[in-house]
Amino acid sequence: MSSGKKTQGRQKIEMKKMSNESNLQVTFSKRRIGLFKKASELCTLCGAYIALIIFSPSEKVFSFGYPNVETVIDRFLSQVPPQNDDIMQLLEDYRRANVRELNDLLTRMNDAIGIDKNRENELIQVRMINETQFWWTRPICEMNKVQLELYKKALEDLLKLVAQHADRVEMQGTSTQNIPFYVGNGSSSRMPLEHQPNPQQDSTFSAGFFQNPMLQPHLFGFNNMGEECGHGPYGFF
Amino acid sequence: MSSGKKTQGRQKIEMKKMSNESNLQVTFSKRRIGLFKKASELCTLCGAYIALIIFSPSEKVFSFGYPNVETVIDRFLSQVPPQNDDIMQLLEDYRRANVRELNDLLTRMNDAIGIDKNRENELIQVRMINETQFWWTRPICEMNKVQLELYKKALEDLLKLVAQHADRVEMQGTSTQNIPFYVGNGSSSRMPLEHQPNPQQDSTFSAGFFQNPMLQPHLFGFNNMGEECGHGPYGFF
DNA sequence: AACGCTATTATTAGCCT
DNA sequence: AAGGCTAATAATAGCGT
Repeated sequence: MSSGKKTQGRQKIEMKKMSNESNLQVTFSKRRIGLFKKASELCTLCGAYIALIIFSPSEKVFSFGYPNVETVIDRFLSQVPPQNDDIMQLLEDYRRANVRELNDLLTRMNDAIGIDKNRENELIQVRMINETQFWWTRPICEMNKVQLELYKKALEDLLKLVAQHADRVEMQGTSTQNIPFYVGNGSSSRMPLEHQPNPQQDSTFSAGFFQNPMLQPHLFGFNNMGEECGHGPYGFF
Repeated sequence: MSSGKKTQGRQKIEMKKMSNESNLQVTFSKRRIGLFKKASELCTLCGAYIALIIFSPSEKVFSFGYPNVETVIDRFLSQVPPQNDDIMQLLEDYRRANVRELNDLLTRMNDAIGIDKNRENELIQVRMINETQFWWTRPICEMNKVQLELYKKALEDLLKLVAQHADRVEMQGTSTQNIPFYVGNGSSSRMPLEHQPNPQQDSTFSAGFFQNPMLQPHLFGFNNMGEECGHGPYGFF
């Protein structure tokens, strides 16, 4: 009778990065599932909207969203953002601008244009977006000639809209209405990232905790896409 | 001795939306904190990258990210997305396109353009983005004439890039390489949302569980912005 | 609305298949 | 790597302050 117990049961662990690769993998799996469960429960019990995105150390991605990830992200990014009203800083920052920044800028501009225009069909359009599959988010390198032409045309239209708006504002003179905005902290962290050399197809995450008929998986947006055609190590910038 | 117990302790609860408003609020608070704790532990133990965004039923937003929310979102959105290779569907979808869709499209296009061009300074630029405060995300209606002109110019440059790329692809002929992609489910849910009539400044979320020096809050991106200057009820689309 | 307090339920580390 | 088991640790519902 070397101690009547079958196992030693759960042990307390130190809260630091696990050194044993194999244990780490198992723990990641179990805790990831636990986290998704807790997230979905919070949605169910409280009607909260949640987006949860997890990248495993081996570059796989798992996500959960209610009502869906994109909606929550969109809403999050539409928050009034941080900081920095100084015009000199603004111009300095512009010098640094690159294509990607312009993209996000466009997003904001269009939001503003839409709101500014007060178009009555805006809501209907926005609703349609949500029903649209995000087919168009495939990389440009995947598009054929016809598609590219369509997109180019669309871009031109968009630019026209923005230019119009700029002219309108110019005529109105400088508008400097003050709105409250949140001042976030701008500290950016840098850490070494060991990007796994072998990204591989991921297994599908199947949630086993939707017993409640109100909470069918399709109601939530349970995504789990394999990391593939990845744009190289995307790590830290 | 009506039963020596001080309290009845934790009780099992039904997994459905809580009816008692007051209990719901308390449960939301407690579980939200628990969820953030679990998320941060997963980062610590396994080095996973996580973005977690929660909107309370009363429209407040809470977020957690490692290394920060924006980076994880950006990476998530850069994934190869769902579905729908059918050209007819594509054209049908294009008819539905609106400004906001175009924005997101632009984001993808630029990602692709950047990669395609293989510019050696790309990485440096991207690194700079991350250090940039998101000053430029303020609504367009807040911009003055000078700023708008700058932005307009930037947009024009961007369009030029895209047009160039389109021409290049056109010369190469139609590319129709097949890549694996995740087929998401496209069902969208609609639910009544009772948006609380009184959005109010939120209290700061202070995490009390960063005992590990590796996990200083500044390493994570712990945001909590009050819902303010909201674009009206943002509910479901 | 936030904090303390338990008595419970829920999660999970370590093992084994 | 994916499940099952069990004895532990961890989270939390209900209640008081």
